[in-house]
Amino acid sequence: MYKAIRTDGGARRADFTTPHGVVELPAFMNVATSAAIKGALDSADLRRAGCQIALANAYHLHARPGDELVRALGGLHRFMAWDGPALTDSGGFQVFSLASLRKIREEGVTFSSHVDGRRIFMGPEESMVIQANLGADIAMAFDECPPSTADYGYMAASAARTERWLARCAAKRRELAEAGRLLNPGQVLFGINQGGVYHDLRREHARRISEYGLPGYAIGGLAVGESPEEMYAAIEAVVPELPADRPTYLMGVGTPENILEAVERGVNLFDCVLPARNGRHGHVYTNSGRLNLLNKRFERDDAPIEAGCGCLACERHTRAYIRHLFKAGELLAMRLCAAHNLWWFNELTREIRQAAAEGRFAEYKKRKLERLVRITD
RNA sequence: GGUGGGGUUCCCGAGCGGCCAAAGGGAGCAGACUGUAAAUCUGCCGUCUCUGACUUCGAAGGUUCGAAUCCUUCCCCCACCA
Repeated sequence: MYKAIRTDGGARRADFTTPHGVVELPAFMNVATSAAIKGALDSADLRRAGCQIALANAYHLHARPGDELVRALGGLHRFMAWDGPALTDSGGFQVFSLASLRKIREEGVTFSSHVDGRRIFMGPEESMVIQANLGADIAMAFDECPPSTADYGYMAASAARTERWLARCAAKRRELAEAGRLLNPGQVLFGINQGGVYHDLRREHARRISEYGLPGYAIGGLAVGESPEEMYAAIEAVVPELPADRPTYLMGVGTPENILEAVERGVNLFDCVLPARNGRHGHVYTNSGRLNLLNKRFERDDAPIEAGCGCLACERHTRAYIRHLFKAGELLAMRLCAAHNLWWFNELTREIRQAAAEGRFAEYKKRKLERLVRITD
């Protein structure tokens, strides 16, 4: 499944094979939480944006329209008409993002649905059943993503519980597989490391979950309020404790700078809402920095977002036109910018792969970061 | 021609003697956003030598310690009547 191509410094170029195709690592997953990229993009747009692998969410699809419904309609792939690799997140992040709507116990988490307020109980077993029904190629373990402000004692207890939950996830998956209840029989489970910014917790937790021999591991609970330096230090501490011959996935990260720094430290799988969300809000990425197309200075800017870009927006539209669309409240503005940003992030990881394969990642990273200074003119 | 209702800061619109540089909304200008409760949220939005001063509520006069608010005249709008 995992085939290492080349390790260049810390950068790990590899191929990860799934039932729906090969994911070339390092890769950026495009976040389609509710089986759609917010900003009015569908699977054809994903393809066009150079997306290798899509990510959807177990909690959200369970809350609406229901994982059993998705399964009845052929599973996530068929439902959203995406035939490439896909991953589902477990709902662990919602323990963080919906903190005001849930209660955590040893058995699992009780949410008050953000859709209609009804009680939704999700523990490791429930998450595994939901993800089995969705049928993505990769299912994530059900974890708790604690806030960066959690103290050592809480973090230690939480990480220990997340590990117990991993044991239950693994057991439930065996049971589901043996009963033939996986919609996608080739679906695999990834474990998630926790421990906040406490390196000893991170390392110990990583060592323990590595014993499960899973085909991939994620680093969770980062980019939740700590500084970038703390995040990089945590990654540096934990990566050596995770198997080097499996995908190493940094969940929810991040900015282009974050990605480059994390790749250097051995991470080779990412996902982040930033390109889609920032696109919807008028911020677009270019090779010389981030632009806010809502700014007055683009009122008469007749250039594409980025010359030479192959995305939906840059193919024929100007900054001035897109700014106008935003001002006019046209949905097309968001669609074009989300498409552009997705393209840009996918292109970023494509460049990273190429650089790593050619043994020049360090130089590539240095030059890329130099150019990513914010445009001020 | 008559009667009634109005003219408020870029726009709409509240205010109807002091707590008013004047609610609220829109527009405008910026900022934030990291496993998506986000087409969201936040800030600014008369001028300046900015913990204070100055100019502003159709115009001009007046009353008052004090007026966007009260009085007089004028200029415009709108409705109905002729």
